[in-house]
Amino acid sequence: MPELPEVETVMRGLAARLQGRVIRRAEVRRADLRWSFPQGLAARLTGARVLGFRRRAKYILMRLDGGDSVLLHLGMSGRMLIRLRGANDPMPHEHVALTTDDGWEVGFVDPRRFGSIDLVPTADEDGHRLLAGLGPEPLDRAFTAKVLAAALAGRRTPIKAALLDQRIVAGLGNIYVCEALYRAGIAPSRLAGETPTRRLVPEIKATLLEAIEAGGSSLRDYVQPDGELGYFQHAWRVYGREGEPCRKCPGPPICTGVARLVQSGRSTFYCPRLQA
DNA sequence: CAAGAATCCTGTCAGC
DNA sequence: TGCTGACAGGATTCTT
Repeated sequence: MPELPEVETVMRGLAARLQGRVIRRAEVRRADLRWSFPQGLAARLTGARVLGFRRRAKYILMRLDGGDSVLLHLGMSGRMLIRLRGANDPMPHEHVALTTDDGWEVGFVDPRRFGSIDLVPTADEDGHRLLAGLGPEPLDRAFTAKVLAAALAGRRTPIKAALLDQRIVAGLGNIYVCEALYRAGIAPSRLAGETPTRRLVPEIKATLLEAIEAGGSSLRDYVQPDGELGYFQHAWRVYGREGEPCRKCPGPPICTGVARLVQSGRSTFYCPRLQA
């Protein structure tokens, strides 16, 4: 479930294990994911020192010595695994595996193959075609109610769909959009241009921050015992809870509980009583 | 231009 | 148990 908080937590886990290390071996078993990996990826990784990490939207950037960075997206089903060298056989759908100079292996598993990997010059990371059009980071100070209102002005699409548009704000996905709208008490079908952003923006930030905190506090060094990086248990307030009671409302007949509707092909969960 | 649908791929789960 | 269909956290590309 990689949305911004999960990607952030995966990135921190990768940084804890890889930063400063030299990649001794890079194995690419399958290169045709969302797009084909760049030619020479394995060769470029082999022998490289990992200088640092950053996240942009749902992308992870891993800076290498020698002037370029690895751009990684987990897609829908991408996961990163960490294990001691030789501790296990490769998992099914483990398309890439790196071995470090201190004896660890990092695997990239992605059954649905919607993920992607590319190389980009470090000096121009944000110029990459996948990053160039992205909207603001929701946790930046610069992302304010005013900024969001300007981006939504005149738009007649539902606010739910607008918040999933990475050009408007970058990093939200289906879960956190549902959660933020619920917390802000805004109907997902409300026209984007008529959204009370002063109520919404603080809830977007709080929702994301709480999830990142949950990821950090529930994992030792961001790694679960099975070696999986960055995925954590989280109690959603509405997401996936169709038919269950709304946690803020009295029960029936006053509130019938969490409802689900489909907007542009994706499930939206919300409380019909609180989200007007 | 904007909005919605179709699309890529595989795994899982509910229902019969 | 086995089959079928619906659905899944993303984001691009194609239609309308």
